[in-house]
Amino acid sequence: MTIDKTFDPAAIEARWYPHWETQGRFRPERPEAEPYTIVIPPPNVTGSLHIGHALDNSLQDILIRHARLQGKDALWVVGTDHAGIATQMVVERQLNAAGSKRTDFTRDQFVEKVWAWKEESGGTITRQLRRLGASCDWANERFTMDEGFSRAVIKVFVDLHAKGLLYRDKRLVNWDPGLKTAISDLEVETKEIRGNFWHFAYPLAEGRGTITVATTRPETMLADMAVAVHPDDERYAALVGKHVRLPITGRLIPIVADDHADPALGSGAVKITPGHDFNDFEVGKRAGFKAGEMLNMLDAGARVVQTADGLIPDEYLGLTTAEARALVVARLKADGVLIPHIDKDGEAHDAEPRTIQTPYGDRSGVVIEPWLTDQWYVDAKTLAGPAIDAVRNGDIRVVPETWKKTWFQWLENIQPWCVSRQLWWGHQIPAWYGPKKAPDGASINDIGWTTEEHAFVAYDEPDLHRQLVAYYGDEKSFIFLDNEEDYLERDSAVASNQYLQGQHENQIAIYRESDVLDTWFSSALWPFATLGWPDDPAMVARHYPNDVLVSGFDILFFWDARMAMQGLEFMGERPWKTLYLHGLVRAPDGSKMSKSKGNTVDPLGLIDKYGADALRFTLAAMESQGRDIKLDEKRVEGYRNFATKLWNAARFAQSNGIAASITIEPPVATLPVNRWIVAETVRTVQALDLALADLRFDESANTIYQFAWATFCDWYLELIKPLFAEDADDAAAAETRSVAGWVLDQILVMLHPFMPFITEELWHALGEREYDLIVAKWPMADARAIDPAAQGEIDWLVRLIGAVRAARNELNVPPGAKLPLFVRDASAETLARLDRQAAPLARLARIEGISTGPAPAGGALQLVLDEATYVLPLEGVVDLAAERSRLAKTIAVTTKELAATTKKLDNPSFVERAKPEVVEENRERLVSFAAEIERLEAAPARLG
RNA sequence: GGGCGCAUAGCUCAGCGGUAGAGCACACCCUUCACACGGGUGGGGUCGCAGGUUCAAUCCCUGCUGCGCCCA
Repeated sequence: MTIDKTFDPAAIEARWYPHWETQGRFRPERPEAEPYTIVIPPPNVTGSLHIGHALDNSLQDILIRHARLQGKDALWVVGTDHAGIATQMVVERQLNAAGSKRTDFTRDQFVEKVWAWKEESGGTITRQLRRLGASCDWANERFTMDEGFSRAVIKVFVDLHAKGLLYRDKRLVNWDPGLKTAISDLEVETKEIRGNFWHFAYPLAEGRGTITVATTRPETMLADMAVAVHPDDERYAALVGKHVRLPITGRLIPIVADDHADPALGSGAVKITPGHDFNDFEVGKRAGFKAGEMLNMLDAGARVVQTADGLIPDEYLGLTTAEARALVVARLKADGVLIPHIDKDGEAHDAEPRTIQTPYGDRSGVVIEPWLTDQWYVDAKTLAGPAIDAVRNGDIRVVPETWKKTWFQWLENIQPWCVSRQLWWGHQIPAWYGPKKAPDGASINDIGWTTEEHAFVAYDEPDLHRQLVAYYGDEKSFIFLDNEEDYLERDSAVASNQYLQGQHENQIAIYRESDVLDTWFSSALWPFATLGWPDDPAMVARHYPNDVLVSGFDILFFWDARMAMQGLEFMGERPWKTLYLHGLVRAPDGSKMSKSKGNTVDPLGLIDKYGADALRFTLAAMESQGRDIKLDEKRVEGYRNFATKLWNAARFAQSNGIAASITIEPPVATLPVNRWIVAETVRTVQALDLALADLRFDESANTIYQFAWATFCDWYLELIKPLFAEDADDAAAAETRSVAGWVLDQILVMLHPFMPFITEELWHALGEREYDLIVAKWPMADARAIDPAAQGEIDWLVRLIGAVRAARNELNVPPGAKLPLFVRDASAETLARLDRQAAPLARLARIEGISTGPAPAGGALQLVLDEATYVLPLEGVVDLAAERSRLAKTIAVTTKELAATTKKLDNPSFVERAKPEVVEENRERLVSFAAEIERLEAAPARLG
């Protein structure tokens, strides 16, 4: 197949990806081989590929293709995440646009709509991953809401509950009033905003005095339950145990002593609202309030509702927090309770301006309210222990290491993880509630004695039924209601109707928890649940632990740490041997890419413009450990040029009879240039192997780039061109063709993980192949190929050509002019080299005729290289003054080097204390500098 | 407030105890039979500042300055 003159990435990409996929090349089908496993960080099912995905997945594909080429049984598990909140929000927005809303539908109907949306848009990102060239095992694609995966989620929930590591608790939670769900600590973003600090003088109930408290959230005073002072604060010692009569509500609240009150801050007394502040919640508990007794003044949408004691005046009910704040401040001001703030100019204001830390929901963007609810919590602290140990003792290798500290710091201070979400899209929590059993003798349907419920956490219906029978007794029958509302309704109906009571005496009403689990709860199981756990132990045993996880550091806590916790708990082993964390892709100016700023880069656009290979290579080349990537399109263009260069090199090869190699081993070579390039290839393999083992993507990319372009194209191909001349030696040409073909093949193999498409295309274009490149053999770095003699000869040739070119350039010798070359003082070895390398030297340095005889007198260009001096007569062309000054400059540079080296060696401490090899190296440099200067100094005299 | 990181050529970044590198950009030359998305040559850096350790510091240590990020 003749290689086209132009390189068209799009056509190649469109051809090879479907070929690989339909031929099953991405499948792990080497049962005898060592497994190598990566699981993809699952993108949101309805998402689309952004540049961060492109980076993350390019790196993974490089690793997985490399492993596959090394003969391993490579498995890249792929799939998507149901992304509870994000996906539900998308579908809700669609409904809103169509004039309806989620609650117009039943839960089942709504969930059905989400599934429909998933079917419609769920393929986008997976199609885009294919454009990138990602060699994922699509045949085993997973989704966190799939039946099998869901079974794993339920099992983990139930098992954690059975172990006491997961429980239901009433405590303050981060409540998102916009989405009307609880969220975890990690989903809260604290921002600094300009706010105010108000001071109130609360009247004491006993006597006539007041106690001053300060707050940034005045409206919460409607649910104040105490005033706290520091136990050591003398000023208030007498007041502890006394009471305050709250303005507005008239509530009588105690003054308590608590360390939380900072005597140095404001007045030293703080108002305590246990139902609406995390610190106050703890103070309230210490003051003896049970969670159930704490006053709540907000509904799910953060509007004011009546507290349990009924003391909030009607005018506040239904207000937003901002409205309530304004009204509270106005009333307190009118009542003389507000203490004005006097600024530095002596002016009075209602409040002191202040920067306050305000929590926002990362999805909704609304202010988060601490809210008292029943939620399910995972005992993260217990699970964190093994995850800390695994990193500390090296079971999990973290790359770059600097993230270990962050890992420890977060896990060591971890809080209980709230995993329940008040959403409809997600894994519904496998808990059912029924009435708490009455003491012996009481009717269990009689809610008069208690309104509490008992929770049953069960794998499935039979399990639930067993638990129900065990708890309530086997004479009972059970009726399953849709939700808590139905349950309560039935309960009150039965309680108030004696007939119904009789009717339902042995019937127990049960309803299922309506909440779903945090999406990260399920994605934490990704490294093993995607492998079929708990149903497919063989698959799990083969691919768990995974070899490496490649993830952005932005999800270190959200996902990576939680995978480690769950993996260690349920598998008893680390989820991956290595955790590789990369940075963010930023705009060229270093700013964060965001849709709102409009500075995002679309990876698909870059692929269209420059090809997937170029984009992948760019991301790899720029991925240095521990730094964000500032992506400049010029780099992508540059690597597209590299692909074109390779393409043209292959075209050159083809037109010169260089074709696919027939051996894995390097062909036998006799010519120095061939022995040299084989050795260079081996050195490149070595360097590449090392860089990849260290996960140094930038170094890997640069290594293969330099070798392919600078070493192979710029030097080797140029040096061998004379060997294909019509009058050239047939045996030498044949040897060169086979070596060149072999080297080009090695380049294709080594480059394939980075640039899969063009390499596969050229692999087949260069000849008939027994197998596709994607499953070819990674080159062996055989040190025996390294030949110092050949290395020395080509190195000399390259230096000589370089020196001639530089001098010609500097003296403005016309590029087309061919100069004779006279050699002085050359050693026998140099003469032999000149003889062997005459043709490439002539071609690349534009030399015509090499002579060992004396150079004619007159103007000439003179070069000193090692022991020899090279004279290129220029008969009047050369400007003698220019050549003199050029020589003088060279002498000056070398003299400076000589001086520096001499100074070093004259220092006795250096000779005495420096490493012997360093001293020796400097001695050698000294000798060679001196000799070079001597020869250079002889040159001007010969100019006449 | 606590923690982490970064400051090296005009730009983006490697390097890391002993001769400062790459890509891009720039300058000059070249339509040489693979490639102008190319070839050749070159200019450009007191390696943020101040101390210290060392025979030797861009590299190690301390402090400072500036810039990011995370947690509270």
